[in-house]
Amino acid sequence: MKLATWNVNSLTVRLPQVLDWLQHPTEALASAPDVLVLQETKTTDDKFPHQAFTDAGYHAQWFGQKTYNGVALLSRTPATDVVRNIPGFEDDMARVIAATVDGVRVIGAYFPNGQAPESDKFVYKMRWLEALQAWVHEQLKQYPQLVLMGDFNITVDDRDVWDPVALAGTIHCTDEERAHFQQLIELGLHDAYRLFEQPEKTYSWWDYREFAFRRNRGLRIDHILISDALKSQVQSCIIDKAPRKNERPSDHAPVIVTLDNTTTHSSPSS
DNA sequence: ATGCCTCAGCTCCTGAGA
Repeated sequence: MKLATWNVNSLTVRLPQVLDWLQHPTEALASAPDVLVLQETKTTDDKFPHQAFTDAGYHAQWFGQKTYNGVALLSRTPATDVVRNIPGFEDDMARVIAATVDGVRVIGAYFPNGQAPESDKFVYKMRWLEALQAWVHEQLKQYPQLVLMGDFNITVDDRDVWDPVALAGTIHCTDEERAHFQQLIELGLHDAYRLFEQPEKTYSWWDYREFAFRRNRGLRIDHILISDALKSQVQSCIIDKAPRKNERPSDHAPVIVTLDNTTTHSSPSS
């Protein structure tokens, strides 16, 4: 089972690239994912291009809004028990979509940016992170096989930052944000990317400005966390930089995890 | 240099992203 996350920065603009990626997998992707969660669709639900995904062989669940935010979950097989946003947490932004696919609980999330430490948006980010953690804690009890993935807007450590000295303490790199990330890990989750040896200076986001991609000045802020119950099944986790080289690319690259759980539902019971 | 790109929207500027 292959799962992926991609912040597309407007699905209206990026739909052709997403469809192309699904239907003509890049070398890194190798084969089409079974699940893809999208962030920053920036489109209202009435305008979500569900037919295009149906035609591409995917079931779609979506939760959007005008101008900002917006998330979606695409799956080869039908998604069940769909949840939009964090239950019990009042939020006027569309940031979370969760569903069960082939026995795996998938949570796709667009974490708040936070703008700057001590800003109102940072306070909101911290509140949101606390609510997420409490909810994921409950979800894990109900669904031990769980994947939490999306645009976290948090670097895990200095390896995820192109210039950790210059960017120390700035948004995405603060101790508070990283402490929240570690609290998620302590629920029984693993940063799938770091379960494997990875090349140095690998990022998932590069600023559009100053030729940041060409100079590899980026951050790793898009993550896939997998639960204890899935850890032994993780085969690989990679970032696919190829779509970032497209014309009019998203500023984020997709992240992909492959699980060897294909026998979960088909193994004989002997 | 509170900017550099990119996107959306009450669109020819502004706010937000990260």
